[in-house]
Amino acid sequence: MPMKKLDRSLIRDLSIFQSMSEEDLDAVLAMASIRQLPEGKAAFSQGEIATEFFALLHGRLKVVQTTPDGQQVVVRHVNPGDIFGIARAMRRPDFPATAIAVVESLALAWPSNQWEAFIARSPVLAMNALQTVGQRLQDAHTRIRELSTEEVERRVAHALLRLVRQAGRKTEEGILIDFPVTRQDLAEMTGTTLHTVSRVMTGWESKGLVASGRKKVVVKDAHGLHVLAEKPE
Amino acid sequence: MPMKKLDRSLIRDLSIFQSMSEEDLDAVLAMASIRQLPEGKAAFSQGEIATEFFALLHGRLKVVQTTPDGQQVVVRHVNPGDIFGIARAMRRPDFPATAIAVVESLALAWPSNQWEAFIARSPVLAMNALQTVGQRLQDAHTRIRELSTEEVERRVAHALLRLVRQAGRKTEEGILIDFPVTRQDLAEMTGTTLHTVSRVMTGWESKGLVASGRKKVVVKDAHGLHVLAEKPE
DNA sequence: CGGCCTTTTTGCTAAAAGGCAAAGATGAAA
DNA sequence: TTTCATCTTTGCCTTTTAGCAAAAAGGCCG
Repeated sequence: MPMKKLDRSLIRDLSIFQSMSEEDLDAVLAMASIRQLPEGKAAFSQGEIATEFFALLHGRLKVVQTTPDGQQVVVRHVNPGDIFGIARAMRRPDFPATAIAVVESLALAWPSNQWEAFIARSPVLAMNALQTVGQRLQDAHTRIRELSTEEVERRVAHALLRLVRQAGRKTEEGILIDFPVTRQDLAEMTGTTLHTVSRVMTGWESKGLVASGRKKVVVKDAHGLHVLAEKPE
Repeated sequence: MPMKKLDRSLIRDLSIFQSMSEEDLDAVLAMASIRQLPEGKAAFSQGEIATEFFALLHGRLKVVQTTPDGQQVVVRHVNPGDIFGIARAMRRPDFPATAIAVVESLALAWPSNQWEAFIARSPVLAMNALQTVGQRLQDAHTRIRELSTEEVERRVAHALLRLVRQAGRKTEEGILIDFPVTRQDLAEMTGTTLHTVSRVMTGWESKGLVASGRKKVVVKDAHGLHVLAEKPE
């Protein structure tokens, strides 16, 4: 079973499963099912009862909150190796957001009610989860600080640099964001409009900082972008 | 020792210590020291090594991030019964923010390196902490959504309603926020300026929604404020 | 290759909010 | 009571960003 083998090594690397014994990991794996997510497909949706939690093996998801009047906000991205949808572990009955595949993705899914059993079997899991959620909290606070104090151009620069870190792939042109990103997406990540993002990107393009096309962004001068992102003025 | 007695009942109520056995709680308490914080005093500061973590018994703190150029952002408030400063539990060496008493406060402090021992003794503690941090993450995402999609007036309304929930005290005039709140504070909670907050509040005052004075806010019509906060237009 | 849907760009205008400066309040301390 | 530091309000002007509308560009499918 080559598939099984692949999964195993990927799972071994999941931060949440670090320092777990092989037997415990086996027990955990025995409960998992595999979920294939074509691009655009939601792993779960905002408001849904959280009957499962997940770990991403391949691909990439965006986690989106929708406001009552339909505006969307990208809260974070899920990268390979991340666990996600752990609402129940935080004793929340429903999912507070929607997770949508931005490229074809592959995830493991476990029944939510297994969480307690897993923790009981391997308490280190709870500590790992705490670290993971703690990191997300830091990231969220960083976003809050940026949204509160920075103007649009710097926010977009920060968002783009984050994408570089999470999904950057070196090419001859520069660092390509390894999944489709529209102006609208960037707007939803930075609390602005696609029009404004477009204007900002056009400016950067002419300065040689980035090269972009339809659903595509290449960062040509990460350092220059970084300077721009940090410069207070 | 009446002080001891008081602490004990307060500690019993800390969400993080729910479902712990009496003996485990005793062991935890034995390691704690008491910390008195006069108004304006920081329990810890951004960047400091996290040698301790805390639980608030009385009073109120604000958790503030300072930007490189000195702007401040209030990330959240710490209310009685909350644990705070648990950076090390999230495997972060330093504190990512500063916690300042906004009224005279009383906290318990434990050495950071006790965390692991506590968890080992009582794994339910890790799960409680996970829930606590999970709740904070939800709150942070809510703030991100607000900052991304709402204009200033609605953001301030939401912030004020949050304060009502966390620290509202009924009086004849209306619901008083039970600690000193300046326009600057509200600005730092909502990503705007004290000038704009002042203008917004003046408008509300004339509509009879709030009554406010120096470092003081009374919500006279919480429902009206709520309508305003939710109305998309 | 051509049509068509989606995404992106851009010009113009309007609204929202910030910055500056100065004048009023308020309360605490002397 | 007077003084003084701190908060708050307000008028005016500027900047930033959103909104609207329309054109341009890309890429996919038949």
